[in-house]
Amino acid sequence: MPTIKDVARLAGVTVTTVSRVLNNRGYISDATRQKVYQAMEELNYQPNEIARSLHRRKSKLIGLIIPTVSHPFFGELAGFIEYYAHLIGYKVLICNSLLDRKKEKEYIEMLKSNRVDGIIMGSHTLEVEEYMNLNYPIVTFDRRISEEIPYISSDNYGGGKLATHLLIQKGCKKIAHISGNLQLQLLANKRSQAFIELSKEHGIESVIVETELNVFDITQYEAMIRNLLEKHPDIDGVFASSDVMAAYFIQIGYFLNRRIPEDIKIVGYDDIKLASLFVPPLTTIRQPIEEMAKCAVELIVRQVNEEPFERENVFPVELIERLTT
Amino acid sequence: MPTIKDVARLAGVTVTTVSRVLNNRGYISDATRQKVYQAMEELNYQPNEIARSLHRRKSKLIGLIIPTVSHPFFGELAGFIEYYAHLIGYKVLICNSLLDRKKEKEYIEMLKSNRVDGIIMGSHTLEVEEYMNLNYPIVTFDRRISEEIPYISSDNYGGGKLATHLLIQKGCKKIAHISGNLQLQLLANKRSQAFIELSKEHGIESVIVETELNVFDITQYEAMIRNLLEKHPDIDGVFASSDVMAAYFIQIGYFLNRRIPEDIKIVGYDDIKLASLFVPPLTTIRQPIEEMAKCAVELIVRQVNEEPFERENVFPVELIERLTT
DNA sequence: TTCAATATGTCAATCGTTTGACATAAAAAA
DNA sequence: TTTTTTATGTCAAACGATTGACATATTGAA
Repeated sequence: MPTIKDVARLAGVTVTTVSRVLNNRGYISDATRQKVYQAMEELNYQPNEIARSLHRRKSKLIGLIIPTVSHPFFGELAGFIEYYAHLIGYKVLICNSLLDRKKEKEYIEMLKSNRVDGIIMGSHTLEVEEYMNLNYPIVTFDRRISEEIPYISSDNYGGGKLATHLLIQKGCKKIAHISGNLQLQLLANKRSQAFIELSKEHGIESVIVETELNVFDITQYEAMIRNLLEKHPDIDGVFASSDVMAAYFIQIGYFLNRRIPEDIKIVGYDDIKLASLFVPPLTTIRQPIEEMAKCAVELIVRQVNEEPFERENVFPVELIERLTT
Repeated sequence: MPTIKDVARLAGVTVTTVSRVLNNRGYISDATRQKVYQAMEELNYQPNEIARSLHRRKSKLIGLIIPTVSHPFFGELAGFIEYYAHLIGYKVLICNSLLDRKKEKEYIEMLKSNRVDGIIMGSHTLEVEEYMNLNYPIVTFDRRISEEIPYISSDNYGGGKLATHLLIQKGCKKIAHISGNLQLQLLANKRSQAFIELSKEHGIESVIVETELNVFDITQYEAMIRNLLEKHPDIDGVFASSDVMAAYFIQIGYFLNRRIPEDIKIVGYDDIKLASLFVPPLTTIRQPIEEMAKCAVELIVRQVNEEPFERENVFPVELIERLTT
């Protein structure tokens, strides 16, 4: 690979001059500028970003830790994050923690070693303190960690309310909520909270089941749901904490010959792209994934540039009513 | 951030010694090793991987260019690629080209500038020559570019045959195939080829529609499919070139009151995780995504290490018969 | 006692770029 | 003609590590 020296030699100038045209500083005549460009062209020269990073102590890299990019919600989130990062010259390193505490830690160390400019955390199993002394531009999804670290979330409570309210309003008599693991202390837990409060308030019978800790694997959903429907065959409304869970529910309902929405109504959460393609199309609570992704990138950049930023970034959700309710 | 010098100072040794314990070379007594470790601990020292990369001229970085990580197939692929890369100490930079020729090129330049050790290309719009003089460890998905560049694909022809054969065998009289854009010269085109050949061979009426060039956006699918069904209302079998397309078909069928599989049978391609959750669960051609991802990482590493590797890596597919046929 | 093995240090170059300080020369403006 | 401005060059340090060559000191074994 050619270096700046090769370019200088070929163009008949010094590396200082090449650097000057490369970085647009100082005086440069058009003639030499052209000579330099031509030499770069000829050699197919690409400035070594590693050397640059080393020197300027900025890598233009953002680390993204999520459970897994193969989950539709996180896939979409990652897609938008990369999109907005790329717009402003940042690259993104993906890390799939699989909600494994050890991997999460490993990834954080790795990202620090690689001197990423900031870390976007969409996966949370670690103790709060471990983040605290991270001393790094960070933004978290769905988790409040300390007074300083900014976080992004959807209006979980509002979403939970919208979903639960819809079920009640549609005449459900006994409703269930399937949530992620509640020990994880995520802000998503507020969805459950809203569910509980609202059903109590309306005197509606309700049950909650949650997924196991550390199990992101999707296979357990099925057993969980079948179990739920066996124990409570009279459930006629379900609020699932993600569209993927809702998909399981729809399917199991189909196999169990429960008509949707006639026998059981279902509301999901996220509004992943495929939600509208389910049969029947899924009623769900839409998180503004794109806006949240954009915000995450912005929060990192603001911290890098030492600009002021909001600590609380709660995005409004929207009820997307389709045909499962 | 502390440097190796700070560690040396605190441990009361020279940087050479610290480097020696860091890299396990030369003689080191247990005592000093401990002193050094302790100093690293105390300072919360993380060796600067950027400096290391610069020195060893290896970044331990793999670039991954795909249309978008938010597409389930590529999301799953990316997930596995990151998984296997991480196992052997590689990191992955994701690039979502959105099948945009300009972005694709930009990303390649960017990845080269960042001196990634290799590039995995799952997005192809560029001219072949542009890759040829890339002179870089590369592996492509679903495209044969030159004599030297290794590629990975599923047995597209076999898959197309399996799908088409199934439809015919199930008694379909007029079958359709929805494919990606055929101008892209992907090996995936062999699916269409198999479809055409087999339907001709069996004397079955058939139609093919393909998506537009450069449009990865999913929204066009719907119009396309509705259009197809309007023009050919007597279609009773469909082979979709991806599970996402199949999902559209299932849904539109649902809205048009065509029963699946009674009125129309559908076969997808990929076997994304959600395919089994469709209603009815989708019959599809399974690509061994995980194995393909693993293979991609391996091919990069082998090229980096100058070990021998296979140029052709065609993976067997499998018919997963569920309930849409 | 002597030699080899072990343990550490010193020094400096290298990876590829940026940048500041300074010098010099040509072109343009006064 | 003199002074500025513009254009380039020279030199060297810095970013944070690794590494080779060599020196020296302490052990332990023969």
